[in-house]
Amino acid sequence: MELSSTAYVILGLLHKGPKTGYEIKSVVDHSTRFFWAASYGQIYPELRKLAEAGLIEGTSKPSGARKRTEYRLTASGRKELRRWLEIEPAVFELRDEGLLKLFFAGAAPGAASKAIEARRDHDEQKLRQLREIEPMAKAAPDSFPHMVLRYGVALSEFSIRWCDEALAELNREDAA
Amino acid sequence: MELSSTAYVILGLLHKGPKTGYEIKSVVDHSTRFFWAASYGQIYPELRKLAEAGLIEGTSKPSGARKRTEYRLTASGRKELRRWLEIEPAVFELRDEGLLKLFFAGAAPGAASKAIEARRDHDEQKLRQLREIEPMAKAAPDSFPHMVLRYGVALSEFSIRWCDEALAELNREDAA
DNA sequence: CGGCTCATGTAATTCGTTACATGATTCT
DNA sequence: AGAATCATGTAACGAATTACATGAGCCG
Repeated sequence: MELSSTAYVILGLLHKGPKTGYEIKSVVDHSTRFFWAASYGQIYPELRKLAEAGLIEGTSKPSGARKRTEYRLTASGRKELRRWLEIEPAVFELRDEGLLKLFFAGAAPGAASKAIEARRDHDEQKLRQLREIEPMAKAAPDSFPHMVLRYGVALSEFSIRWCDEALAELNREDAA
Repeated sequence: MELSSTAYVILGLLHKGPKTGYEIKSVVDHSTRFFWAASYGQIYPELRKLAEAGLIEGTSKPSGARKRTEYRLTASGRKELRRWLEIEPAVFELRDEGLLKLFFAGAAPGAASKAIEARRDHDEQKLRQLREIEPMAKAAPDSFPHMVLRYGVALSEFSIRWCDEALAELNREDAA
């Protein structure tokens, strides 16, 4: 039984406590989405599948008349999460339109600096978002989310520096 | 008419000279795949679509009895490539199972160092591959592919350093 | 002659996003 | 009262991978 990585995102988040599909989505949007996003269109069907497979269990916890299902890990779900954590990570995918445009920038004047500036903006925005959630991550008892966040921060800072250097290089060439 | 980014990979590569689908695939595998991969399952159908749209043109250039179709950019294809290069890059997606495992590493002892070591291995392998193709990129008249490659090299080096620091930090914590 | 590279394609499947639909609760 | 948030879900679509099928040419 090989599950999708998104299924393990769910198992991983439920390991920290029971949640509804809605809560899972909002936690993802404030944490893993920087390196693994997930939408409702994945989460709800996946919750059903995982429940059918006995890895999680849903209990109805309505708030007033509004129906609400809270899921929690079962023993075999916890075991499956641990098994997955122990094996080698396989998926590493990047799709970066900015680098693509820089790669082909020879075909249009001005495209290079535009692509680099856009990347710089993107990195700075990401850095701001990461810094915003950092206090929360820092305060948590589990230190690993904060470690991942620090990786993201350092990477963004590195990328911003690189863009600045690349832009300076382009300007030198233009002057020559 | 909004094309997929993969379509622009094709237009961009054909800008540097006519190619067959097979050649496009092999150039992608030696260059853009680090930030934008493409498979035959995308390339051949896309070539047909682009030809129907009049952005590229295929001519039969058999080698012996083996059929072979070489595609080249049309005037409107070149124009469309330039248009795309001028607009803001939109797609930036990362799917990194290693960071995911590090994020959830609190649930399994040993998972953290395993995830970081795996990432380090991955980065070093990528670095080797990039260094292998660097001489070719450096020699090319178009300097932008080499610029992108240097970004990849610097990023990999940064990531390796980060992994080393993170592993040292984990060891300090274990000792404490 | 056998294996590798050149060359083209398709079918099935997976993965994921976007947009929509619906309705209750809480806050201002 | 109206807006924002909580909550659950589905349908349509798009993007991309994998696996398969087929066959010619080239090198040792």
